[in-house]
Amino acid sequence: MKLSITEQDYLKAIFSITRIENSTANTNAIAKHLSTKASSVTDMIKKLAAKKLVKYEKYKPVSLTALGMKKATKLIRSHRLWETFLVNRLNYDWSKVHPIAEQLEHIEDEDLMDKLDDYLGNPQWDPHGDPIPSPDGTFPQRDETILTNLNPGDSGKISSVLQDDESFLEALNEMNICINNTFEFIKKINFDQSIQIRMHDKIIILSESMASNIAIQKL
Amino acid sequence: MKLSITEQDYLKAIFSITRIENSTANTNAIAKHLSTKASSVTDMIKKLAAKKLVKYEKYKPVSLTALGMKKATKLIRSHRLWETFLVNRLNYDWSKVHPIAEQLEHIEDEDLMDKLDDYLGNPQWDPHGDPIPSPDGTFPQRDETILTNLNPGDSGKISSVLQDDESFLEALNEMNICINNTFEFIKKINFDQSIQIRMHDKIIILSESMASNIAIQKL
DNA sequence: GAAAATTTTTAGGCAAGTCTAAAAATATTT
DNA sequence: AAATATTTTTAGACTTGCCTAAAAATTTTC
Repeated sequence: MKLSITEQDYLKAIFSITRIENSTANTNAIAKHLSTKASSVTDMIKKLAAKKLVKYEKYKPVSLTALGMKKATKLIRSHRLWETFLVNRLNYDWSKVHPIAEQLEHIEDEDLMDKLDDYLGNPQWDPHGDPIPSPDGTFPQRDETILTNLNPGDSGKISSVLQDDESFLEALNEMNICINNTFEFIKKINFDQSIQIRMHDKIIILSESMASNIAIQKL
Repeated sequence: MKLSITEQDYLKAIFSITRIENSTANTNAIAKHLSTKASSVTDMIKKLAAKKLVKYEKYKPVSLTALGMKKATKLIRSHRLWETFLVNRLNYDWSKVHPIAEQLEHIEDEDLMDKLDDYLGNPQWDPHGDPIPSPDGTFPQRDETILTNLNPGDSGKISSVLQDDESFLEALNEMNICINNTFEFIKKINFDQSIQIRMHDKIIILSESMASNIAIQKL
């Protein structure tokens, strides 16, 4: 079954809201996610339900069916493989690739994605540290926590970022904060909850809002 | 100005009909090229004319404006660079890449195309031997003629194919006919105009309809 | 140069996806 | 538990791109 770009965007939004943001995919949340109106969401949800891609009851939040989940996972896989291609092969900065991958991801061709996957060396994580599902839809797993959850003296490794926003990633660039960098957690400043870490023997201060969008692995 | 995929397809069709097929882009020709109806073409032509992409007078064939030509050239460039990527990097067979490149070409991002161009080593010709326009829109030139125009004793080099049809290209694969292969023209068979050539010390017979879709350079 | 054939355009309508405004249902407050 | 606020849905309309059928213009034929 071929899906329109809009249908694909809705599936991705529902996937993202339920799985990643860990909240229920109600009409308003989807509308906000896609910068559209609640009434448009209701219309589209009905169409997706007719195609057995989502489970829908009036006035209740929607969820993906197994089929919808499969389609959404393919989109995530495609998006993340393209991001990896753009950064690892075309030397794009990680802060710039998201909008381009948003376009590339809509090319539905499994053979293409498998060939690209092989060409990139079957990466498990994309440039933002997000897991790349395998062809069968399995996501690689690892233990992560949010940077703000650490305590003084803890050591960690930057594993992923929770935002693709260009200015956020550029700010990390300016501080030399990259995926896989190791650091030591120094302290949380009471005044505004900002965070001090030591990385490459330098002290870096991160605002609470930036630190809460950085995931790490404890060492 | 952002164009819809449909608008882009129309520009490409007009470009292709006028420049490549060397005929006038009248309503029926465009309709045939895009597998649509003449009335739909009229509708779209009016929209493209309103956007200054084509020159249009009622009941006359359309032509691209300088702006329309620029847009069409970018699409050609994108299509051919993606085909080169698919064949040279992802190891696709040249017979399979056209429909995928048709999708990839619609991503309008000059920076992306320039980066891809550099990554591929700034190729001048795509896997089908078609010229890849430079960022400023210039097409590389060379002397080509159609295989059927040769005379007994002439030598040549396969330079491009005039069709992207999968079964045509697969047939060439089976005969080991590839871009840049050299050969000697033996004769034209009067009965059905088919062509005999010698390539790698083997005699190959090509039907008139296949031979007329192969462009060569005289040696 | 008139009749016939072809091409192109117009007119009206359909489907997808969006919107605003209003109605209906649900959730929250007091 | 009634009143208020919020969320969701419905209704009707708009745009894009497409279609069919018919009218108008152009080209070809005799």
